[in-house]
Amino acid sequence: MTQHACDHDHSHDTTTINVDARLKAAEALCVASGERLTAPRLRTYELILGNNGPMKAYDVIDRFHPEGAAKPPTVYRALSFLEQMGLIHRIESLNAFVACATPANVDHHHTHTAAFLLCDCCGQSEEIATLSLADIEHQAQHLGFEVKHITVEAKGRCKTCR
Amino acid sequence: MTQHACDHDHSHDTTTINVDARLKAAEALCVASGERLTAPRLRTYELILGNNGPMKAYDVIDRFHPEGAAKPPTVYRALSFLEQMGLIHRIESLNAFVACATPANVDHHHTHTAAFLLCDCCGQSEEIATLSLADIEHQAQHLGFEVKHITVEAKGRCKTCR
DNA sequence: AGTGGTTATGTTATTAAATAACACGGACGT
DNA sequence: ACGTCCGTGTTATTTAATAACATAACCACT
Ligand SMILES: [Zn+2]
Ligand SMILES: [Zn+2]
Ligand SMILES: [Zn+2]
Ligand SMILES: [Zn+2]
Repeated sequence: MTQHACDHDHSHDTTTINVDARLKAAEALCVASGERLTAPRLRTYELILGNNGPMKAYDVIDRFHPEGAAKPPTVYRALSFLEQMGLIHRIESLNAFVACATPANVDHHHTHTAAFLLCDCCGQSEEIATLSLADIEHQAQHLGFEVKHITVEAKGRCKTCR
Repeated sequence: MTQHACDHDHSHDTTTINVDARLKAAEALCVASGERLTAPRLRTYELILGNNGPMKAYDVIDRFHPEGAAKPPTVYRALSFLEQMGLIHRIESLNAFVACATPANVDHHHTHTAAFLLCDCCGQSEEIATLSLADIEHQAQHLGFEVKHITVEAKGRCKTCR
């Protein structure tokens, strides 16, 4: 994130995620799924978890190494992997990625459809449950359309930015 | 569109829009709104209306002039305008644009939230009504989030591509 | 008609985002 | 050890979008 189309207080722009716990859980999930949480994948997830809000791929690229940047394919591959594992979500309308609020885990491997409230102003995102997408599914079924993935993104202003 | 990750029949990839009627209606809408449907805007809308499915900005750019390509800002500005007028929708997950199925008109100026069923295979899109977004609005309200725009995109396979 | 404000376009250049293609290397089962 | 699969490293290219600034058209008012 980091946009600030305003001058007001943004002290609410802080999320508290237990990064270490998330990384451990991710490791366990991968092992259980027969996948490998390799170094670039781990590093990418770590950066996204530590970032305050949705993170651009090129921000990951820039901060990948302490010294210099990573090569784009390294990061894009990791992002694809993490998304497929249900650990992060891609925000289509922002070209950005954010850690899932309720990530897949050992007991619960699934990649779920998420909805986001995305603040225009501070860039903060809130992941909410997607209700009634059954309606979309229903219409799709009527049309013979097989739904694989639904993107729901609500853009606007968050409480403190209004 | 035009992707064809398959070899089967795509004769369903044809839409029938009365382009002239749409252009006339758009002209009337703009007049009524105190806006101007200028040449680049008209041309851009015409191309999108004539295209079979969501169209990339750079495809508009390439086909803008009979001779050569247009300059990107020319087209991007027109696209923004058309979107704001409720004549086209941007498909975030495809970086593409499609004519609205039920565009704003003289009687009914609004830009509505749309949902799309996007076929992975043939690239065709179907615009459907978005039901129950009230749920999202409701959750947002609870969080004090002011929703300005909701993106809903369902990706998968259409009837004939399954 | 002239004038000034506003809106839209033309143009050049740059930035941002994502992928193609291919070589290399490590993990793993046999 | 061998071959296969999967993931990575690397180079280059493609695709998407915007910044910045100059010019021109439109409009309202004099
Ligand atoms: Zn999630
Ligand atoms: Zn905010
Ligand atoms: Zn529409
Ligand atoms: Zn199809």
